[in-house]
Amino acid sequence: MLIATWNVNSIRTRLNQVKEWLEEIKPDLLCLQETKVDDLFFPKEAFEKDGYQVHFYGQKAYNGVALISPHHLEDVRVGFQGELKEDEEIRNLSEQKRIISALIEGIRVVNVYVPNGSSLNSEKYLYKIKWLNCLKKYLIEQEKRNEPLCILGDFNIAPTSKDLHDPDRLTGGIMASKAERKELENLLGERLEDVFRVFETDSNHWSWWDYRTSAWERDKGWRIDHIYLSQELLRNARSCIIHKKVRGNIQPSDHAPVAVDLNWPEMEEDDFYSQDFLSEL
DNA sequence: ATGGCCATTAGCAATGGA
Repeated sequence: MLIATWNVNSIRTRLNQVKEWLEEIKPDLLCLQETKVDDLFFPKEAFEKDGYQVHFYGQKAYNGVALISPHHLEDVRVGFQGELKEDEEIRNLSEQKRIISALIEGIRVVNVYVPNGSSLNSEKYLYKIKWLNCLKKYLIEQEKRNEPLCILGDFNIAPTSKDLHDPDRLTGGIMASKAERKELENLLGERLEDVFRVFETDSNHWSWWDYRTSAWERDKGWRIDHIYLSQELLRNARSCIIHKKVRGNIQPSDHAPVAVDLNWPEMEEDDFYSQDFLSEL
């Protein structure tokens, strides 16, 4: 079972690249962020004619999340509403369309696009912290369902120094501040773990490279796109790979996809991806 | 040390992203 996340920075601009990636990798579920399109105009036919099911929760110009799968997804849920007791704060935090979840093979997959926050002294930073706090409450409610949990997406936070190309300069700033890291830690609790770090403890693995400063050419990136798994899934993880090849596409997204391969449910040996195949990505 | 690129919009200049 291959579950992937990718901030595509506009699904309409990246439509062909996403379709090509699906064709090559054939994930069981692709979770998108920053689709930047109202639900009325999501290009769902482009995927449905290839046999995919598509669920989306988007808005004009900003934000937007989606799920694309060759399988039938159950119990699709969007936003914080319905999960949490609605008050003014929840309503405010729900105006931006940033969260969608569904069940696949009994796994609850929660796809998030965490606010960027802009800079430490901005209103947007406060919104980010509040949003993360709300996500924590959402996950506490989620726990009551007792489902194996996979939360993934663009977290806009580099959790440790290893996740930054220049920790001396960047630590403490936006996406690497103490408060953001603390909020992330709090919402993950004891149960959820960063599956990428199960397989790779070294630095120099990035999921986002700034469009400016030739960051891609110089390989100066950040690891801000993550996949977190609850323990029963973590035990069955076979690999977690950043698919950096597509960051080198013409007119790329500034993010690369990240994908986890799970032995879930029971699978035969020949479904495993070979090391040769994985090293090409 | 500064700022740089890209996508979008009742739309060619301003805003948000990260």
